[in-house]
Parts: sequence; structure tokens; C-alpha cells
Amino acid sequence: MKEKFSRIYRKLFEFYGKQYWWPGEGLEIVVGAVLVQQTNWKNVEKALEKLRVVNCLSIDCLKNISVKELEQLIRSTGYYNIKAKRLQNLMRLLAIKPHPSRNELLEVNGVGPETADSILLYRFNEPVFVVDAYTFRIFRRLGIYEGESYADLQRLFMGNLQNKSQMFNEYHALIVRHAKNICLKTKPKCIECPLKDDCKY
DNA sequence: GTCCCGCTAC
DNA sequence: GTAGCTGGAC
Repeated sequence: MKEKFSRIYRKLFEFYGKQYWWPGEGLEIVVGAVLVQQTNWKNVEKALEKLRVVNCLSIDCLKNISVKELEQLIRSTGYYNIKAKRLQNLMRLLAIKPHPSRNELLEVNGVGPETADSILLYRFNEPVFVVDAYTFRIFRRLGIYEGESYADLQRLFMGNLQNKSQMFNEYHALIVRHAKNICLKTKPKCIECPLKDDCKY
């Protein structure tokens, strides 16, 4: 099984190359992790740019800005009324605990396992693997994991990979890239798939 | 299972 | 016109 996880990573990396993921830094990564929920990254970039223009990409500003104002700034990401509250919930935690634990992140209303792990890996460089809907789709089609448990699938990755945060970072990014380019939700492009020899789909 | 709801590629 | 998008709460 360890060989399998490494082989798939190797093939994806050879096919797509390095992804240069989450090029932003610091708070942008945290804000992006919330804003990107159930939307695409382009919409998030628009919102981040707006926040940057009004000089509100700081814990202090995001925490104190009015909800209505924040909603308008992040409108492009969809679900803006919910996300404005979620962002402020998270900023209130970060104001008290600049480097929160996973459990502390999960206690925030609006932060689930994927968002918490994204923050830990991409903001704080902690060796946790980020599982998402794409991971379930691809590894189900590969015949590796049929279940629906976030924790179980995450354990599979973390138990079968030797390298830590740097590889987890790149592996997750490659999975996203692959799901968007080849392993599509409907009509996947199996003919040109770099993983077709490993896939039962 | 349902609701939250903007954007764009197709 | 609408499927799909780097989820989470209820």
C-alpha cells in the first residue's frame, strides 16, 4: 500500500509538475481557506484583492469591520453572509491564539476538518494531510478507498507516506489539479489519464 | 437531507 | 441555461 501511494504521487508529479500552491502567505492563507469553501479560487482572489485594497487583510480589521461591510467585500465567493460570520469567528480565535491547535480550530463555528487541516498545513506547515471531495473521488475510482470517512482516508495517506508537510502540500495540490483537469466529476478523461494503469474506473 | 448563494466555463 | 466549484451547520 505504501508503494501505491508513492507511485500515484510520482506519476501525478511527473505529469503535472510542481503546483506552487497557496502562494499567498500568513493571514491570506487562513482567510482563503474559509472563503474557498464550496467555490473556486478565482472568486476568492477577487475577494482577497478587495480586502487588500481597503487594507483589511489583518486580524484586527477583519475582527472589527461590520458584518455588512465584510459581506460586500467577500461577495464574489458566494455564501457571503455565512462566510462573513465564519471569518470573524476565526479572527476572534486568532486574536487570542495566533497558532491554534486542530481542536481549537474545530471549535470555531464554520471551521470543519478540511478547513482546519488546510490552515494547519498551508499556514503553519504542520504535517497533516488535507482530504477533500476530490480526494474521495479519485481514490474511490482508483479502488483504494470506498468509504466516506474523512478521518479514515486521512489516516491512509498519513500512514502510507514517509515525507511530511512538503509532500502533503504538493500531493493535495496535485489531486486538485488532476480532479479539475482529467478526473472530472462527470465524463472523466480516462484516455489521457496518467493513472489509468492503476485505475479500475 | 437541506440550506447557505456568486461566478464562469461549457 | 446550468453544472460545478479546493464545506460546514442544522
